[in-house]
Amino acid sequence: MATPPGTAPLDAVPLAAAHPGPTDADRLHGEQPLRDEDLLRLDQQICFSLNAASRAFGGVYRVLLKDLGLTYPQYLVMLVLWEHGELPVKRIGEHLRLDSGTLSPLLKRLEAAGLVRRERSPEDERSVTVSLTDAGRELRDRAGQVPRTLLTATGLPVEDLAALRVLLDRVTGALDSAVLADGAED
Amino acid sequence: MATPPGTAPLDAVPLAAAHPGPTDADRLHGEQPLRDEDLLRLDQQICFSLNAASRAFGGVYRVLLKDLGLTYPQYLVMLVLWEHGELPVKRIGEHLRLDSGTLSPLLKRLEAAGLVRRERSPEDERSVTVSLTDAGRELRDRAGQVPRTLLTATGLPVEDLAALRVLLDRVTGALDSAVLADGAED
DNA sequence: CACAATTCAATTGCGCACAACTGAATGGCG
DNA sequence: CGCCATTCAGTTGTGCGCAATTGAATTGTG
Repeated sequence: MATPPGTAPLDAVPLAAAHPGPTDADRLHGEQPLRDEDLLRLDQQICFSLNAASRAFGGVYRVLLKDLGLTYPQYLVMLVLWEHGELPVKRIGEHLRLDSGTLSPLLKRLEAAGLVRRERSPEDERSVTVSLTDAGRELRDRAGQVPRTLLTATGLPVEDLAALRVLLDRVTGALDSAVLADGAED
Repeated sequence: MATPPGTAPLDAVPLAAAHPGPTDADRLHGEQPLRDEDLLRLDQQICFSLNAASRAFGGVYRVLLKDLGLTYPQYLVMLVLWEHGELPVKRIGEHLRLDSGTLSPLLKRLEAAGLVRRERSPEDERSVTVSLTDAGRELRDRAGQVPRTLLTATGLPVEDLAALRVLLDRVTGALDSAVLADGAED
């Protein structure tokens, strides 16, 4: 399916993310107030692009993780566990921005695959502690080449990826507080 | 700033996306080859951030679109139709990077909501043409403030959003060709 | 201590994403 | 013309993402 990023009118952009240049933004950023129509167009661009990028990542990970028997979200959970060793479901959810509705079945599948253990915390019987099995720890070595392969596949130099991450995190923070502010007014 | 080397999390980044400066990337981009451990960390950062951003967008859109009775993917389809008026399923999929497995049930729901019509093309009976109903066209006016609200909620100036889009599109293009190249070798 | 509010994981229900497959329509080629 | 590969939409099955709810454990308050 592979839609080349060249179907919409506003596409002939000089690939210059690290220094200014004549881009779509300039046309949209003149002195006059931004017209709704321009905003609609930029909105389209952003949400299309973000969606497509997110799923493109998922596609590459899916290929890379197939050998490991992991899905992309399962891999994210394993990354968190590899880093922290053992965490309650709640903490995993905070790291990944996921709730128990998503994590409970996912963790059950990881447990069925023999990669993690789930047990009620003795101190707090409400909480479930997720820990790695030996197989789960060993999987980390087999996953060793995944990050390098993926970062290479992005085609971007490391500094651009870092810049991308900064932009994404800022947007996420702003959107989260916006939605909280909206939800809080009653 | 001078992030001391070692295991410190790559978090305290000067928010400088539009011009170069000393960032995490520099530490990762020195003369020595990048260590697998650094790559693992950056890989985590990127995929966490992209995932979180994608879902944060979805969350805000969900709130904004609730009144219109649309989900976020349905809104994307409507955006395409508002722009092009009438398209076969295949073309919609190319615009949005989606296949019939996703679009068929989604379009069926839009049809049930009275927003679109689906009819077999007379020239090619395999193809299904999707067109807007009057209600579908009228919805565009009610959606008028969505883009402005959303772009404001991102907290980023328009030129940063445009830069973000460029980075995302480059990544998507590279990832797609990487996955195609990988899938083609056999 | 009793009792209400809160916290946590799990479940249910709906919609999307994607692989794999089905089946009909089309186009190419001998 | 007959046959086969291709193209298209749709279906099925699995897994995520999230809202809403449930039920048990814990905490706070009188």
